Amino acid sequence: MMNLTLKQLRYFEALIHHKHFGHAADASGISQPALSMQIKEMEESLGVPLFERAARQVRLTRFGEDLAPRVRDILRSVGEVEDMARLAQHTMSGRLRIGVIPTIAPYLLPSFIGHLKQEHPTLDVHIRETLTPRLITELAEGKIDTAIVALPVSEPAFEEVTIFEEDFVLVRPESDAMRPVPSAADLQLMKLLLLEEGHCFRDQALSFCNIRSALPRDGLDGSSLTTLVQLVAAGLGVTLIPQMAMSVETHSAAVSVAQFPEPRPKRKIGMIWRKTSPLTDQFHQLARIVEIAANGMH
Amino acid sequence: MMNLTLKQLRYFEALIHHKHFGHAADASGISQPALSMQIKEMEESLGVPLFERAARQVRLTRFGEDLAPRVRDILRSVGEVEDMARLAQHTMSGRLRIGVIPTIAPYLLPSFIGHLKQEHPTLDVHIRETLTPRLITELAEGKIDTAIVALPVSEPAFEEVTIFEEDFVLVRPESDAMRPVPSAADLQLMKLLLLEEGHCFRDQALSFCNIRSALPRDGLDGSSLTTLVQLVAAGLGVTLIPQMAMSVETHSAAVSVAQFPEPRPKRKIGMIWRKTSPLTDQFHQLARIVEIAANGMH
DNA sequence: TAGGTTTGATAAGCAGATCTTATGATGAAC
DNA sequence: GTTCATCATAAGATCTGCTTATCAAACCTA
Repeated sequence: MMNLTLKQLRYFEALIHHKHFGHAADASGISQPALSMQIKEMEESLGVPLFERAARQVRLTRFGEDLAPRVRDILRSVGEVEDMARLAQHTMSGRLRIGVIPTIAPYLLPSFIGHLKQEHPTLDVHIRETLTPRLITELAEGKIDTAIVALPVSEPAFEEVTIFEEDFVLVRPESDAMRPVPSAADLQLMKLLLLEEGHCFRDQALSFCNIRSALPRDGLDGSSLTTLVQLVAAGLGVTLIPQMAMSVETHSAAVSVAQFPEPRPKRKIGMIWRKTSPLTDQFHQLARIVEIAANGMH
Repeated sequence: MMNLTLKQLRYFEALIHHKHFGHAADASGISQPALSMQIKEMEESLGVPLFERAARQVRLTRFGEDLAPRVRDILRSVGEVEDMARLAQHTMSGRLRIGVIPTIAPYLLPSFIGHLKQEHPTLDVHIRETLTPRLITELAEGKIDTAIVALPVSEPAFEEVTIFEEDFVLVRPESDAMRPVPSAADLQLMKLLLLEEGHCFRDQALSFCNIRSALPRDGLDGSSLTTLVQLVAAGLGVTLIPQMAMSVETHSAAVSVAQFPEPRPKRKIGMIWRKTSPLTDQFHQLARIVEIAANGMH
């Protein structure tokens, strides 16, 4: 027996304002008896009278007066909650946690985040950069909202959308610039420098060359594309990098870059998120922004 | 469309806490479908999903997370309002504005307020000291909550309760101490000093002597009982004062005090308040405290 | 003082909200 | 593949809250 409702609080406030049951009821869009009853019920559930009904005047009791500012406060807070909802309906806002793999992050993010901030200034973007398996775990656990990775991921719990495809290019020492571009088979015989175990890009490169990842490849792994390119410049071998990384990584290094002939090696970049996430619409919108950012890079 | 209810907010909080529809429903004392529906309705009325329902886990969306502290805040405020009501039900609290006539106030109030503060420490007491007609006006207008006056007041809009009766005593110069106490008829022939026009005590004294107030009585009116007693001490006449005033007013004055024989003049002191006031119970309680305070004075 | 007016309370009936139980659907676990 | 867990949906019962109609009290006017 103490069941206040927001409706009662609203009627209470209206009656305080109008000091007249009929007028307050009109203002609240209900009939006078309905308002009378709700006020009465409110008084009964509180166990304390709120108004003193005298002839031709409705006066707040002392207790009612004490209550008034608190009730106003509550109604204001509720209004703010509703405002928040209205805002959240239309704009993308709040925190958004995006995972990105290391072979994409440094090249795509600067442009992507620029576009994103421009279109959704209220968005609070968090970036998590790590390898695909960990991103998958964190996504499943709700630690991130979405991830930008190489597809396919093939997790039944996730939705996948492709954003763009991207070729791999060959990076050789500058001295090799005039040589013919080796075939995949040729590559197996060359000193191919790759990222260390765990990077999906490593596996994609190996698969292009039909090399089994399990084979011992001592001394040929680097921890970042930057390292690999520097090793190539030092003449230790050749490597593949995604096209997106080309301009950043090879700009100031003594290496030459070559396209492969068809069928070129490539990877598919896309976004993934939990199928259960209610943000599907926003993620599609986000994918568009990634695409625009990526296109703007060539 | 946008009709939140407190019930929904409570269910929302329960679901946040339990992260499980069934358990949250149990905790809320309703069935699981009822809770599911209310949460769904809340999401629809806000237009934004609050929870992400995945297999075996219920996870707050970003928006739900933003909402949670505000909802908690609202529910806490509502709880406080209910607490206030519970408190107000039992104890007398809040502001209480009491009117008192000048021939009572200085003698009764110190003791009365002492008792009152002791029994109801949270009570915020305001005292208004003025003549009866003004108290009546202010009471009718709601500027004070109750008044302690001489009865009867006979206002149909007011409730009256008698608290105690009080004799009037005769104050004469010290030199008259051994003389016989004059009768009411004798008093008419003596120089009777009285309060100025407007004090009910003046009229009560006059009525005892069968003197018509309208008669010219130049130079014989004072504005307070203190003044009157001092005038008596100076040999300018005699006066009547209420017994309650005796010890305070005659303690250090060169006057003698005498009781009248039966039928003694007296007045009836009581409390009045608007019949419409919801504080009737409290006023009766208050009257008891006044009575105790008055008894403690002899 | 009598009759009309204002205003809040009460009554009866209806509509919609909210709950319950029963059942369905989906994904996880064995 | 079967069973279990869990949330959604459906159908029906009950309660709540609203409406209109009416009453009662008190004020106002004449």
